[in-house]
Amino acid sequence: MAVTLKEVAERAGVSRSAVSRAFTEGASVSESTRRKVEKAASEMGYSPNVLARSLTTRRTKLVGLVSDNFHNPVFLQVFDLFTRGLQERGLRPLLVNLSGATELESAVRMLQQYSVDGVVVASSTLPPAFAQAFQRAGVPVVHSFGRCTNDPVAHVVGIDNAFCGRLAAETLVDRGYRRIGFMGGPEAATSTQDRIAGFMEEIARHPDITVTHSFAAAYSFQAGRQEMSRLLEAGPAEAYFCGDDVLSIGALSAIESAGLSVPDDIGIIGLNDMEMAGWENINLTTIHQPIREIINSSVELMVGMLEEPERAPETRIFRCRIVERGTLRPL
Amino acid sequence: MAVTLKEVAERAGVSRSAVSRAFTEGASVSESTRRKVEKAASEMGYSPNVLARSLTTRRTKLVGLVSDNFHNPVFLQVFDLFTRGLQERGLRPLLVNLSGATELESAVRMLQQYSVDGVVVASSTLPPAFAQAFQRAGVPVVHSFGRCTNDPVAHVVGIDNAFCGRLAAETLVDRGYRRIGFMGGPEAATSTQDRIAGFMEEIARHPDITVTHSFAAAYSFQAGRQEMSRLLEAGPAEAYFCGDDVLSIGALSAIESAGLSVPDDIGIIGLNDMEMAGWENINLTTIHQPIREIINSSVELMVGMLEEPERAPETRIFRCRIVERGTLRPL
DNA sequence: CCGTCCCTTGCAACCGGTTGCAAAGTCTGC
DNA sequence: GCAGACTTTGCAACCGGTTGCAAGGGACGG
Repeated sequence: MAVTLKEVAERAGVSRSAVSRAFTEGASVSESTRRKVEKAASEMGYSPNVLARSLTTRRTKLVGLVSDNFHNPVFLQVFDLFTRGLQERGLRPLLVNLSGATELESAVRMLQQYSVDGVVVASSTLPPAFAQAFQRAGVPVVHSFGRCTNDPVAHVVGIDNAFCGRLAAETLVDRGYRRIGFMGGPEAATSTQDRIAGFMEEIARHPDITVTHSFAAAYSFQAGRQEMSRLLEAGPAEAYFCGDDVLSIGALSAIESAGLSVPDDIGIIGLNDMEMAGWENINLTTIHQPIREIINSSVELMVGMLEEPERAPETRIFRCRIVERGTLRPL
Repeated sequence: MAVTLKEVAERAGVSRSAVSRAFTEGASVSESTRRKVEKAASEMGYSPNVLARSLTTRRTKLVGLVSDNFHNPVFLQVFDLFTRGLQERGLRPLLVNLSGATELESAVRMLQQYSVDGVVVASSTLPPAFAQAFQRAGVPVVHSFGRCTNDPVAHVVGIDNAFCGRLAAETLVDRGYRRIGFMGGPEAATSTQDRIAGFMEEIARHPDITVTHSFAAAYSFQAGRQEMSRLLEAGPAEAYFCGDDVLSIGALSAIESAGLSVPDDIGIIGLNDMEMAGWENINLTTIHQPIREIINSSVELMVGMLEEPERAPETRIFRCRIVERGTLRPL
């Protein structure tokens, strides 16, 4: 079994406290004791049990990383950046997959049982209630990719989805498209709602434009392909704003299969600028969501809350921009 | 702060042990005490602290999930399946990202400090030494997608990479390709080494076939694209076995950009059968790696080791098969 | 009515650490 | 050589649980 403090203490010929202090930054230990302890510890291969320590320090350095999106490739990047960001600051991500039937209550309870120091909710589809449940439970929480409001209840880091909707609409109008469609992600997602709201608001300023909308069942390739196939049969618009890149790629696939071409027959603009959007055989025009910045900022906010738990909830919104590639006709 | 056992005990008017027993499966408690405790607990919103409990039970239900591949989209599926599989069995994945500079020693130490019950190494590029280090530290370990040997030191679940190499070679030869290439992933990866070994072994049985080989820098789209671009300039073979689907897709992109067509000018066969390979605009002929089975089996093996730690190391190999799509010419 | 047996309960020690406090030790300056 | 100040050290209690053990209590048979 693992070596314990007590054994090291015996070997070094000092008290247990002395060993504990030798491993605590800034504790009062003489140089000679520290050396004795370090020698014994390294000979025995000792390293302190973080969990036992957490009992008194009330710090586990565990951070819940909860998400419900394990099908959209952007989230691999999201996990990569989060795990690295947290690791670099000595925090450990406890991954929680909410894709299944797991409900809010039990997830909150489980993370409490593990005394996580904080929780990052990484999802654009989970409702704000989710983050708030952690908040109520007294756990510091940051909702990344969540709905941004002017009066935040919990910390939120993300983008202005309504702005993105307007930006997409404006872009399509400027390119001279007159019959325009919005093809969203899951209808219940706040991101979808905000995007369509912004989109429609901007379109409304152009009375000559006709607009239709519909929703894909999930943020996934197949959902996008299926929805676009349906639209093609029903008679498509000239261009679509798709709620997400992976949906867009599904849509592109459907269009291609139908023997139509992009952007000549139909224009597509996505959202996210995932790595794949830049692949030369996809080459998707899209709205760039600054994922790296959102995540770094989320991690920073989390660290901040651990230091200062009573910090007032904050909304951090990052700017999005169009990335011009090959799926919309030029200006 | 969180409610503790002691507080519940006071409220219920029983001893701390009684409360503890009420929350322990199969402990000796009368029905009436149990009810009193449950009432008090639910009124106070109590749930036991898993970490404190683990101190005496020596079970944290924490499982380290370590990987170094956060760029290959298959791994999103891998994480999805692992997290769900572990969650369903009451285990919690502690995610460790080894992509950065983190080295073996510190990863092992860190997971020991958190007293994880076991470790899953999910990687086809990490060397066997990695899993062995955990083993030596007395932590149950399963290496998923690892190198399969007949004399396993630690549990390994995966595929027979040499067989896949032979299968790919045989397939290419059968289709009548005569100048054949192997384009592997990172040269140091055991999966690459085994695949090329099998591939060359099979080719050697056909003296009329000429073969070349090279390696991409990583299992990524850009690495595949770049390597294929280089090959195209140098004068390509008639068909390539690419070490992985995402590499294949990169290669396809390079071929397309060069104005060549697949499978007419160049044939490509990949490995993995990731979701994307089936997307209609990619339509990659590939070797199917049964990811779901590998992961379920890994989880099952992990659970088995937790119940019976001294279990002898086992190798579990799953069969791969060709998935015929559109990037090789027909038989 | 008493002795047995079995179920239930609380006490107290323990898991592997941390930390307040007071005693012991070291170093000054005079 | 000694008072005083500061540093180092060990004791013991605590963090939030679990568990072996012995004592208490009820049911049952004789």
